Formats: sequence, structure tokens, C-alpha cells
Amino acid sequence: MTAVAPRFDAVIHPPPRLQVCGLLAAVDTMDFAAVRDTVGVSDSVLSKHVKQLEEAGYVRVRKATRASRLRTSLALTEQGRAAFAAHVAELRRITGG
Amino acid sequence: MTAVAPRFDAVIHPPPRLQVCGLLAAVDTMDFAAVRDTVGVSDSVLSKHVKQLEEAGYVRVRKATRASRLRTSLALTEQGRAAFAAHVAELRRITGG
DNA sequence: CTCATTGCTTTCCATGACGGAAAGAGTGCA
DNA sequence: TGCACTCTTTCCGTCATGGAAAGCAATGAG
Repeated sequence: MTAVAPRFDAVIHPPPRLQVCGLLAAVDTMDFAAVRDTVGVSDSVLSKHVKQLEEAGYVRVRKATRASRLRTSLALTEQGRAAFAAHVAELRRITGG
Repeated sequence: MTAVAPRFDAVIHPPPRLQVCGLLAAVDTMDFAAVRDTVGVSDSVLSKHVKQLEEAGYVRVRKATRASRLRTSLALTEQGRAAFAAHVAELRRITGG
């Protein structure tokens, strides 16, 4: 019994975005800077990838002022979690999970 | 205890090549045509991807005449199996295995 | 108020990956 | 010699991607 229907997702598959989704899947929300540093990409590159995920409806971007500083937090949407789970399931299928 | 050291492999990651490796990992050898049909790509596209894998030392291409027909069989090399296993391990790590 | 800084975002640009279509090439058979 | 089968290679247009740099909004210093 598979929890989710395996489904390859081209928006999620590219390395940087797969990493971003993997990080966000494990938490509730994560700051832009933390994701950037963990994934190891530049601001502009992360921003562009996040935009792709946001436009796909997978990530929610919330900007807030915390401690007098602009803080952008990222989180997977429900749709994003579902798509990621489905993609991971498909990867397992392909790779012989 | 991880069997292989997780290591992301850009040669293997792209969808078509990930599928080819996944298929070959499960068998000893597989015919070009069978791989082409299973993966669902054209001759030219598969040929080009196989070439990439071959140049990386991951796939061995063996041409033989069987039943009066040219038959090209594909197989993962030992190096290919190791690289695939390492890549899969890395995918599991990233996706929260 | 003005300026500098922080924290992303957008633009510009060069490179490279990718797939489809079609031409090529090697082998066997009539 | 001609034809069919099975890939291989070339040609071509398109799209993705990253680095660098300019842009921008918000905040704090002077």
C-alpha cells in the first residue's frame, strides 16, 4: 500500500529544488538564509528556485520583520508536501526502492 | 550503517539516465530496444544518453548479431553500479530516507 | 533627512543540456 | 546491387541554469 501515487515532478527534480524541498519537508518553516547556506547557493540562485516552487504552489514565502531585520521564511504548502511525497515515491520506484 | 557513501552524481540524475540506470541495476543486461521502449524515448535520445553513461564509465555497450539481427545490449559496469548506489543513497539522504 | 547596510529580487548574459527530425553508417538477406 | 533493420551522429531551435551586478524596500546611524 503506497501512501501517495508515485508521480515524477520536473519542478521538484532539479538538484537545488530537490534539496530545498527535502529541507522544508522536515520542518515547519525555515528562513531563507538558512536554506541558502544549507543548500550552498547564492542569494540570487535560491531566490530564483524558490520562485519556481512558489509559482508551482509548492512553497509559501512569508516576509516578516523580526528583531528589526527582514526575515523571509519558507514553508512547503500542503500541495507542496503532497507533490514532494509523490516525487520521492516515484524516485524510489525508479531506483528500485 | 550506510552501505555506500552517499554522493550526488550529475551524470546519473537527469530523468532519462536515472531510469536507464534503474532498469539496468535490476538486471544483468538489457537490450537497447527494451530500454528504449521502457523508458519511452526515441532511438536518438536513448543513444545520446547511453553515450553519456558510457563515457562516464557507467555503462558497457555490447553489440552482437543475434537471430540475424543486430542486437545492442546494455549493462552497468561495476563502477556504474557503485555510482548508482551512491547516488540513490544521496537521494535518500536528501529526501529524508 | 541622508546615507549606508541588510536581505532578498530582478535583469543581463553566456553556457550548456535536451529533444525532435533527418541524414548516416554497419550488417545481413534476397 | 538494393533493401531493411538498428542504432549513431548531426543539425537546429528552445529552455534551464548560474554568476554578476543592478534594483529595491526596510532599518538604523549620524
